[in-house]
Amino acid sequence: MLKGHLDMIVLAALVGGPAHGYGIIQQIKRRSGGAFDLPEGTIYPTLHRLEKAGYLASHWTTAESGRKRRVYKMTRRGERALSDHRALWQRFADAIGGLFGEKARAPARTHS
Amino acid sequence: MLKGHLDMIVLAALVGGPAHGYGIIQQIKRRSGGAFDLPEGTIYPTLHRLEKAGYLASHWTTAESGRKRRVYKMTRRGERALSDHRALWQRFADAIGGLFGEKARAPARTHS
DNA sequence: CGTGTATACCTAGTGAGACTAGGCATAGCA
DNA sequence: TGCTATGCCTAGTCTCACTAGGTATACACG
Repeated sequence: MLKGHLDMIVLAALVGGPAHGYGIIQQIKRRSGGAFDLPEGTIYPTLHRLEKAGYLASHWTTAESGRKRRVYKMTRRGERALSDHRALWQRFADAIGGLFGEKARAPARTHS
Repeated sequence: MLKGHLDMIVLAALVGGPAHGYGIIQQIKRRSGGAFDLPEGTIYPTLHRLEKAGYLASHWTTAESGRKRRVYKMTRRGERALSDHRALWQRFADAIGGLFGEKARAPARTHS
């Protein structure tokens, strides 16, 4: 259902600051009110793709717990991409709204 | 990008009254402000699927122009499905809004 | 010490579904 | 007589989120 919106969602999750993959999943779940509970198999390939595209930069860290984590942070390009995607989303949502909002009209009058 | 939303879009286009495939395409284009210009290869299979699912009913007519048209109209089941899809869309749009930080939310036009 | 669970990362392959690319047919116009 | 717009149809493609598997460490419990 989020086909085409995933990049935007992941980028949006990084607006608050850098995070690692596993944390991003939880972040998205929390901030979406539980609506988006994305599996790892969705997130990790996406992060790799976004980094390859220059939207994200990553580096390895070791948490206090001793675990190794790959922390991602948005690049300036990523911020621009997010901005573009947001505009696209607005148009998309408005279009859906238009389909719902406009009611009552005569059936198909092709020749006007 | 409209993966998973297409059924809803087509059903919504028929709220104003019955229409034929070609007209539905134009209807959607107009009411979406030009955002959704769906190819025939997308619409026709969808209409067939929706009819098979019992959401639409169709019959052949001959327009004043002399052309043959297959006119679709929503069934009660279709109306219920549309209603469900709309609720789903609301949750989806709200979830995206939540990720954006409440600022950019999809316009929720609660048309009665 | 062994086992279970949560954390944390990765990738090859699948599957659903919108779309491409074709085909067929008729009306109206130049 | 073409050309364009209308009008319907379907087989196959392609994208991309997701499934299903794998590896590894920290911590708690017995």
